[in-house]
Amino acid sequence: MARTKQFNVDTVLDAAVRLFWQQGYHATSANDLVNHLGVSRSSLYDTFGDKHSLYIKALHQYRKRVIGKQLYLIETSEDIRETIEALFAMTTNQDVDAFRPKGCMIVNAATEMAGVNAQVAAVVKGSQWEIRKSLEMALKKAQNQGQFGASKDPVAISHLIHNALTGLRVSLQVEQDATSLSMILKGALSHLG
Amino acid sequence: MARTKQFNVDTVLDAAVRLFWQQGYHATSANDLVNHLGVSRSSLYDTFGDKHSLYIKALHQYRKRVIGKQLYLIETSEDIRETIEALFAMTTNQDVDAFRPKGCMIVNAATEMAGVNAQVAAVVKGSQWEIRKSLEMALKKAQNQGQFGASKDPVAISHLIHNALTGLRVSLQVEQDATSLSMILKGALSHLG
DNA sequence: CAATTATCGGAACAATTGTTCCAAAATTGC
DNA sequence: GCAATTTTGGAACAATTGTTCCGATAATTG
Repeated sequence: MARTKQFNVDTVLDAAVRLFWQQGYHATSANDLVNHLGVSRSSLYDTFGDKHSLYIKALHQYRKRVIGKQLYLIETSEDIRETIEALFAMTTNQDVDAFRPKGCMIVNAATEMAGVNAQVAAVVKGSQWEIRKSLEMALKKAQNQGQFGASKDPVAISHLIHNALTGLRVSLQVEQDATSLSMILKGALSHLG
Repeated sequence: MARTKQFNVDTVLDAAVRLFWQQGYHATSANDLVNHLGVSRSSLYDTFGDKHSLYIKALHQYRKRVIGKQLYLIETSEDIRETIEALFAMTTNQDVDAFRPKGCMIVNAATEMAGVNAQVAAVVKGSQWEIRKSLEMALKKAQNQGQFGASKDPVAISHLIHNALTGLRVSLQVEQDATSLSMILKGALSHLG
């Protein structure tokens, strides 16, 4: 009897992700959202709540989409070095999708919002923990398989690699220097001995 | 014959730095600035121009103050390992000044503004280049003095350390885990062999 | 001391902010 | 088809945004 939703919630959320990812929270206005999401103002508020709720939902969507892809890469790793290289490539290669904003929405959220909003801080923290932990597991597995020295500490290496990737996600905003990227990748791999 | 400025421009700029550093550009309103800078609206616009000009000036002030201190540390380095440790300590230790915002204004500017504003991007890029280059020089000098192996590449190491510091400046927004910090410091030092 | 000149505080501006509300359109199950 | 029920688009809201302007104030120099 009732009318059904005329738009795909996931698709709209993806569009919101792109906007917030590119412009951040404060620089994205309600009008911006209405203009780019293809959904009316009232439907937006009815479906997602206020702007902040929509931002949080977009952050979760980003986590599901982008971080999820990275997690999959790590969890299905067979050669840890190749996986790390792929992770760096995924982070730095913007040609994959011309409309894909530079950098990382989680990193942007950390610097713009985490300091003043506990909810955002929690998502950022959780996301960072999740991916670093996954890296730690993959490293342990690789170590057990003899892919790198038994004297190395997988926990420390996971922190180093994750931190290097975070740094890259910032630098990417202003620079796309291939040689420095490869130096940083080599440096990360060097921790495996 | 003419009246002189009733406020110290540098002091006011320092207050602007603190606000923009903590809240970012968009979250800091004109009222915010008037309330915290102790200067009237008209004097602010008369002295610094519009909000964006003030932000750029605050960014330069930050560079002069905070980055300048880091540059001094690096340029007067006698023991490169100690210097790197001091750099990490300076980056992570927030107890120095309780009112000092977490993280780094340049990093925040990179993620919030550099993508959409060329002027900000230029300052960020210049600042990053300056400090990394200074690190490179100090490393070369230390290497010549035999402080670490001659087979190592100072250019690559400067990128690695700088990138690790950038990563930390993001993570600091959500976490202050001493053990992970020390792991990352150790990892950076390990590149010296 | 007084003339000069820039600073100051606050009122006022239009534009934009996030959000709400309501009549009308549209799609569903019977 | 019909009636029920939700979505929809757009008007409208108060609050805040960045910025300008002006009369009054205050400090400087000759």
